[in-house]
Amino acid sequence: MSTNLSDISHDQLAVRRQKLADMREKGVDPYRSEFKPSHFATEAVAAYLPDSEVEDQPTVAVAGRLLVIRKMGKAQFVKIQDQSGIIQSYVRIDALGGEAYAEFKKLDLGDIIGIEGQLFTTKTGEVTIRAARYEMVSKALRPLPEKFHGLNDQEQTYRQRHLDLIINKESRERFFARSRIISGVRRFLEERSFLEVETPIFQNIAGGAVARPFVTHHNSLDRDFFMRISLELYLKRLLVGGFDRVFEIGRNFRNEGISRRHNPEFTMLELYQAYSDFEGMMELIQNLIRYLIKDVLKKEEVTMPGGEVIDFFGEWRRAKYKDLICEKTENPSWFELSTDEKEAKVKEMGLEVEAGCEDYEVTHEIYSKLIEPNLIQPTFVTHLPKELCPLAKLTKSDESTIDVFELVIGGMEIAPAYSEQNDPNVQREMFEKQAGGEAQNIDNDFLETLEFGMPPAGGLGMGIDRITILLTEAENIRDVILYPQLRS
RNA sequence: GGGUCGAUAGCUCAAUCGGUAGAGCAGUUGCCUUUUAAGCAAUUGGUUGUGGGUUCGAGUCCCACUCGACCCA
Repeated sequence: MSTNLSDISHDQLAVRRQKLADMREKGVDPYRSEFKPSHFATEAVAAYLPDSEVEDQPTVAVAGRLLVIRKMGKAQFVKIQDQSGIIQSYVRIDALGGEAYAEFKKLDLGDIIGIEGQLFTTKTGEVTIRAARYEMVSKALRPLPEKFHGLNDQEQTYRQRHLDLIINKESRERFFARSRIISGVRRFLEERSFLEVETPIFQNIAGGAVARPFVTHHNSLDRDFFMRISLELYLKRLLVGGFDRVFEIGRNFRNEGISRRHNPEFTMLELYQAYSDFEGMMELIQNLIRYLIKDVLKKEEVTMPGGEVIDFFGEWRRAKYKDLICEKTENPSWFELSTDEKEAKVKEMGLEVEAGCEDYEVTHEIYSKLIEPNLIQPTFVTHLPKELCPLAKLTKSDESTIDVFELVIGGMEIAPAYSEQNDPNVQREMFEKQAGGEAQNIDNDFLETLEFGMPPAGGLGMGIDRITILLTEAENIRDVILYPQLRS
C-alpha cells in the first residue's frame, strides 16, 4: 500500500502526503489536539535551574514548529519555534524507544509537534529539552523556505506573510514591536484619562481630510456610503457630547496611489483633549514618542536606513512654516511675491508646478519636496497656511496661518495637531470655501453639532504605520503592515 | 499612469558571444548517541513568469501581457 518514498523523492509535496497517509494507516492522527504545552519556548528556557542537579531540573512540555533537524543516527537535535521563540530538544532512541524514534525520524521541517521532557544543558550551555515523549500535532504538507537565506522574494514575504513570520526573525520582531507600540499608546493615553472609542467607518460624507474616499454600497438601504478618510469629525462630536479626552485607533481608507509610504488602508491614532491646544499637543506627542522608545521598545535612539541617528531625547526643534520657506528660498519677503513670481522661482528650484495651482500650493511644493524630506531630527513645523486645514483655529497674530503643527521626523510627517476650530460660524465659512460651491460635500450634521458648543480642544493625529516604520527602522510601509495591498 | 530593473528546481542563487540549464539548502537512500548553517557518501528534481516572434538553434535577442522592486506623477 505505502509508496516507496524514493520513487517520489523529487516531489516534496508528494513525499509529505505519503508520510501523512502512512501515519493514518498506523492509526496516528496527524492533526490531533490533545497536546497541552506547559510553557512557551522561552519560558521553558528560563525555567532551567542553573544551580540544581540534572535530576532536579523541571519537566516541560512545549509545542511548536520544527525549524531545525540535525540527525546523528540514534540521536538528533531539533529546534521548535512557538510565538515566544525557539527551544532545542535532544531526542534519543533510548529515551523514546525504537518504534517512536523511527517515527520521529520521518518528521519534516515545518511540522508542528509537541515535546515533553526534562531540561538540561548541552556542552555548549544551550538549555535543551531531553525528549521523553513527543506528539505529532499538525503535519505540514508543504516545505518551508530555506533556513539559512530565508525568504527573500519580496512578493512572497507580502503575499505569504505566514512564511515570512516563520522564517524571518526581523519581520517577526517588527510585528511584535508594532503590537507593543499600539498597546503602549493605549496605556499612555489611559493613564492620562483618555477614553477609547470607536466611530463609524461607513460615512455619508467622508470628511476631516482631503482625500478621495472609497465608495461602498449598502444593499437593503440601497445607497452608497463612503469609507472614512479620517476619524476627526465623529471624535469632535464626542467632545460636544462631554467626552473631554477621547481617542480612537482605527483604520482609515484613502483611494489613492500605493507607494513605499502609502497603503490604501492605514491605521491612525487620533485624540482630542478639551481645554488644551496645539501647544499642549506638542508636549503630549513628545512624551508619548519618548515613552514608546524608552519604556515600550527599550531603545535609546533610532537609526535611519541611511545611517543617520535620530536623537529623541534632546530638545525638539520648533520652526514656523513661513520661516522655513523664507530660509529655503533665501527670500525674507517670499510671501509678498505674486503667484506668478513664486511659480517662476519654484521652477528655478527644479520643481514642477501644475497649471492653475493656488498660491499656497505653489509655495507648498517647496515645503513638501525640499524641506520636509530633509527634516530628520524631530521638528515641529508650526503655523501652516490656513488653506491647508479648514478645521483649525486661525493664529491671532497672523490670520493667514493656523494654530497647528506637523511633527516631522526622519523626513516623514508623523503627527499633525491643531488647536481645533470650535466656532460653528467660522467652521461653516471654512467648509464652504473648501467645498468650492459643492454644497453636498458639507457635513451639516457636524456643523449643527458644533452649534451646541464644543469645548476648545487640542487634537492630534499620528499614523501608526509611519511611527512603526520609524521606530522599527523599516524602509517600507509594507514591512509594518501584515498584509499590505498588492495587485491581485 | 510614466521610466528603470527584475521573475531560472520547494528556497537562495549561477549559466561567458545565441550552442547539452548548474550549485548550495531542502528531499530521497545509507553511515553517524551533545549538534549549532552539524558532518560523510550516493541520488532525485526544470513547460527558465505567460503568450507570440526572429533563428538551424533562445534562459539569453525582439514584441505584448502578468506580477514585483525602485524612482516619478
